[in-house]
Amino acid sequence: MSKQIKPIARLTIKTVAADAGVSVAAVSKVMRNAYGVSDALRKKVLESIERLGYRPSVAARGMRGQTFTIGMLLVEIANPFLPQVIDGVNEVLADANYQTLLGVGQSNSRLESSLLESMMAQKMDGLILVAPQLHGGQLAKFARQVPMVVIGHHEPTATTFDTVNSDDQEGAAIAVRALLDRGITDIAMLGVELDDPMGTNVETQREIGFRNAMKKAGLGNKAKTMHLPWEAKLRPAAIQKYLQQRGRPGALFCWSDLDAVHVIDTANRMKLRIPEDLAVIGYDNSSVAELAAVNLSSIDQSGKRLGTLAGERLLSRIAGRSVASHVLVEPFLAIRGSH
Amino acid sequence: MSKQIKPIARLTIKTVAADAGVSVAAVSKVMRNAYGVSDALRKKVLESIERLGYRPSVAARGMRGQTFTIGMLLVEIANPFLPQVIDGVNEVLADANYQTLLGVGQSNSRLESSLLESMMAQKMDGLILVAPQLHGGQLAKFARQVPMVVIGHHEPTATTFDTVNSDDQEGAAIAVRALLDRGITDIAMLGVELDDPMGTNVETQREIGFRNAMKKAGLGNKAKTMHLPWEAKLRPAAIQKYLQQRGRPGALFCWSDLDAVHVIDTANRMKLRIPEDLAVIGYDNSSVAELAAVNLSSIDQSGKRLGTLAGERLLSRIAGRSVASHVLVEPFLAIRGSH
DNA sequence: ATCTTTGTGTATATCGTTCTACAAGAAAAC
DNA sequence: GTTTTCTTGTAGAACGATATACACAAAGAT
Repeated sequence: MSKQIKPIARLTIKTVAADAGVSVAAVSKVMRNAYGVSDALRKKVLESIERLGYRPSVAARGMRGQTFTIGMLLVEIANPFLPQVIDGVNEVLADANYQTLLGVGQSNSRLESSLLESMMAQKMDGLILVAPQLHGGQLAKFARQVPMVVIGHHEPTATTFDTVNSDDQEGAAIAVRALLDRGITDIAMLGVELDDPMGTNVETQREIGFRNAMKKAGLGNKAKTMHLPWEAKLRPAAIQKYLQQRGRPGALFCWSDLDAVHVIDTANRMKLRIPEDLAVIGYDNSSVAELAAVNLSSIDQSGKRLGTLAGERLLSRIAGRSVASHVLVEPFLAIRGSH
Repeated sequence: MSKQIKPIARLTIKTVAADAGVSVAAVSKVMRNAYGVSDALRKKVLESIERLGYRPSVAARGMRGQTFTIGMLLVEIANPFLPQVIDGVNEVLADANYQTLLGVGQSNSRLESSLLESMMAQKMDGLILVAPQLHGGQLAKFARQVPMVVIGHHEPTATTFDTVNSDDQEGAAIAVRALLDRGITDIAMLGVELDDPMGTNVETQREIGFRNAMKKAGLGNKAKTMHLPWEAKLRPAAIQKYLQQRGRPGALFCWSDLDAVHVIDTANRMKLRIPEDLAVIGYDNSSVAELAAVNLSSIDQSGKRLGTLAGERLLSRIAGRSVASHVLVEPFLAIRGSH
């Protein structure tokens, strides 16, 4: 009786070695650009690899060496400024022959932890986190085990990982100054409720920047912040309720375009004139802001640049750097008709 | 002299075995819920796992068995209906203890191939692709090596992989009928240029549906389609040029909300009244469509449902099913003010 | 001539799991 | 009482790479 199960000859480093007529070690050396390979041998091996279409098993690689894969953890996927960041990261890492795989945390710190552990279990060579919910201590724990860079998390004292951020305090200050320049002084901020008591997240930084800028203009007592519910679905209703209140401010600085768009939307329905009755400045300069019907002035935090900076830092960390680096990128105002 | 390098005692299955006072094989059995473990032993092992905080190495697992990781390949990340799909997939897979990792193809078939190969090299247990650029033959090649489900790719004859789709032809027909009901007969479609000559992609399906529905209404000769450039950045300008032409139709069925929004935007700037001067129906029912200033009627393709269906199919494929399954989900019209 | 050094290639232990094959004792069948 | 079956556990060979240690030859130094 013949064999029942056809053993599909798998394409491994052994196959290549046999095909090229050299040892397994030789092929491995070529793959890793390791020292001690003659040009003749390298050529033979590369030809075999090409001809057979060989790709090393990342799983096997992970057991001893590098996987040339990095993991990127996103808060949630709907956020409009993430595509730019991802773009920036990929640009840098693709050049270095790294693959990027994404995990989506869905604004849930337990899920985030689980994804990070999974990424480490895959022996990814490094991690980039974007605006994680996890706290500093937990981040540090992960960072001790794998090279890590965090975007959108303000913790300049962190020693085990790098941070790359937009200067969110300055962004808020720019918005306040732009509104003051229009002669508006009753400016409020639209933020979001957070359980995190620390100032590491971008929203809190923007609040701090807002308050300081108002104080500087002698309007410290007017610097009120409205905190929208965390749950995204509840926010439009909360915005509507807020705008219908008496004592509505003359200008709103919104921590995110996602909410600013709803502010404009609600104002339109209420027949408020923008910017005469209500001036609005958002944050992220996302694509909706450009629409004629929205026409939202917004703080741009150069997402792509944040991405490339993070990518570069991750590479240098993988290469061995262990002293932490913390960068701030200057934001700027994209001027449109809402202020 | 003492040891220079502290050998950080790694937490492996061996550690757990030693801690629990059993064999490595026993721990492995518990991890896999394999047959032949007494309750007493299982309890001991689980306690050790818990106490030590053990997590198996996915890399090592990948060398022999399952990795409990699945890969999801996205066309590009900015597409507004992807979050729902991802949500649906995750819901199903998380329950089965699978992790989902994403790759972003950036509408580039070479990058797609590279990502898929990388995912397979990681020994992922299965793949879900969303609207891939790759052609049927190439998809089949991958599908022969790993369980695979494709969303947004019409190929009901494929035997090696499953497909999950919205009925895009019917979606287009619904849009046409809705416009006819308003008494509009000069309806054009706004599509996009494609190099793919085959009818596998959703855009082409929507064109077919559009043409058939028009024919059915006796308007076959009026069923014109305008193809926007593939490059997203060039589209707004092309839309503007198209709308400024003489002979502009009375209604536009847009293959994607992304473009429909720009149509409305441009129409607003041109002081056209919607829907009186120009009726518009989009596709995807994305969140921008809801905004008062946009107020776009749009075909909803139940992204989340597509995701759960795909997840379920992938699981059953991983479990051993080899006969292909092809599903169509009925779309519906989200009625707003643009038609 | 002999000893080093340098360049090039190979043999093989190792990484952390899975899983087959088997051992040993208990229970059931005869 | 012997054989058979079942249950529970263990030993150890894979899996496919990496990387250390070494072998061998040719070149250079003495």
